[in-house]
Amino acid sequence: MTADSPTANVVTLGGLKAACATCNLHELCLPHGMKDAEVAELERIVSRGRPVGRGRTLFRINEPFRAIYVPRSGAVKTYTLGSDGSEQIVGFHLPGEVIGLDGMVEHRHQVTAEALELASVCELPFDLLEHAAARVPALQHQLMRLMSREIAGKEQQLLTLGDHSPERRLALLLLDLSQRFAHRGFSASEFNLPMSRQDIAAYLRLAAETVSRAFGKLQREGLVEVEGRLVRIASGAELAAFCGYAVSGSQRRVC
Amino acid sequence: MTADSPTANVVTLGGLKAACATCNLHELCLPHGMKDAEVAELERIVSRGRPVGRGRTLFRINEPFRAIYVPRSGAVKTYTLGSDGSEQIVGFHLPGEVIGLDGMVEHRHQVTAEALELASVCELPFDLLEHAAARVPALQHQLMRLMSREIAGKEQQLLTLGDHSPERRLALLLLDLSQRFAHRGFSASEFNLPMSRQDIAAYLRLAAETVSRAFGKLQREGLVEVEGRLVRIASGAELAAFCGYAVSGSQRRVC
DNA sequence: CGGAAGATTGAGCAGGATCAAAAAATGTGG
DNA sequence: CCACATTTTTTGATCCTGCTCAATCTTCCG
Repeated sequence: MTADSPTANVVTLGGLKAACATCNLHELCLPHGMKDAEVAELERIVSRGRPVGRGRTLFRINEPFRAIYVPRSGAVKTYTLGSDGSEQIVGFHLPGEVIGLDGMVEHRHQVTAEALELASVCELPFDLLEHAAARVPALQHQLMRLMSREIAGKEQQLLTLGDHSPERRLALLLLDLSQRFAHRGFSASEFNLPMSRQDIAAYLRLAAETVSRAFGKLQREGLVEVEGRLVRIASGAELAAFCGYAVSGSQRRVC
Repeated sequence: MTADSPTANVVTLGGLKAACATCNLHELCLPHGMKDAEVAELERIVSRGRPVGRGRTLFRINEPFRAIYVPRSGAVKTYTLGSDGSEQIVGFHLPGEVIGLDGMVEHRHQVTAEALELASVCELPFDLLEHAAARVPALQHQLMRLMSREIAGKEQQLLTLGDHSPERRLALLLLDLSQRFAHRGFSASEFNLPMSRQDIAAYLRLAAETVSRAFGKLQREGLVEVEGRLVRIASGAELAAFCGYAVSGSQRRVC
């Protein structure tokens, strides 16, 4: 039984216009590298809706694909239901990260997107976006960059799931979140997890108990300090080394 | 200790021009949905190289990203090396499937691409492709479709790895390959695996022995017949049911 | 034909899932 | 604001399954 109510609770976003130019996610999101006039073009397309409550869905699996979504605040998870009815989380999405691009091929969403916390989300109708991209090369470029980022990110996830040790899988997730928070101007060494332990378990394909024990081990090893959802990473380099990365100065994943 | 020689064996593809218009992968590849004149535009960009031998690489991880690749014949695997030096396969690529799109964001390849068998591969310099896409909306659309397909495909892989039973993981791979072969005009019920058991193991994140035993079980259950690399699927519906799919007429993944 | 790599089969072990229960956190209504 | 109910998280004990090690058999090359 999920926490979600069985009734349809899909949020229809309203028609408020956006101000991408002044958005602090500017550099992470679609506007990156675009001129003011081009951003204005984009703003005609984007609509901001009213905040989406925790547990509410942006869209559900198999629904027709009409738009992509970008949270401005609040985290979102995407998942499908496994054959046994369990949630299989395929992604956590922080502000500035595009959601729903996988729906374009089949013209329907491949996953369900649900807010992990109160979230403000931008909605971009895809047909309009594609039209605009055909006229604005910088937009086309950035859109493809975001898709490429998505592909590369999913590959990283595959590598994370491929690791056999639960502690390393968890450490890889924490490291990933740390870097993504850092790019958003938050601390890389201390942050609040937007998701529950069960969500982490469903993402790492582990039992919730195993996740709990993995947190314990990482803490005992002195790699992280955990207090509920608050995580403090003692040394990013050490944690990276624990994950098997040859530590070499700077990190990957730009912008 | 890979089978690969330690010396650089990157294949530089030659400058032969392509004939996308008459290619039998037309409908699967970039030209899909494009007019003749638009395909001609594409042909100016594509170059076919001489066949790539088994074990040869199209590109290696961390090399600068310059082009994407599409095999016309022959299968390709993409992988990275895990912390323990083992191969972590993140994708098998059949003819008509684009390779290398994940390299665009970071301007460098995120994986190594290696031919599983003798393969003819088309090379598309990405800067030229992007320029052309800006002028030809149909090309832009198709390029984005292929990227979306890639994202959706990786998500499916995540779900495959998420399954805890080795037999189901293997069955999901076989089912996936079956459908992809079928789209290429080959038999969905009988085909030759282009990859070794060890490759399958590295892809499913299982021990090679476990893969061998999983094949045995599937065979004993009467779901498949296996003779070396030859696989015969008795009933696709039964196999799908075994994987936990609610069987409902047609299958997913178009084009 | 011979050597080497690949695939299969068997035995034992270790680690993560499962079941069960307690503890902590969260939220709700009075 | 507090008490209570519910959910979430943690901890413990046991079981099972996939990994490991080892040997045999097969296939694929030169």
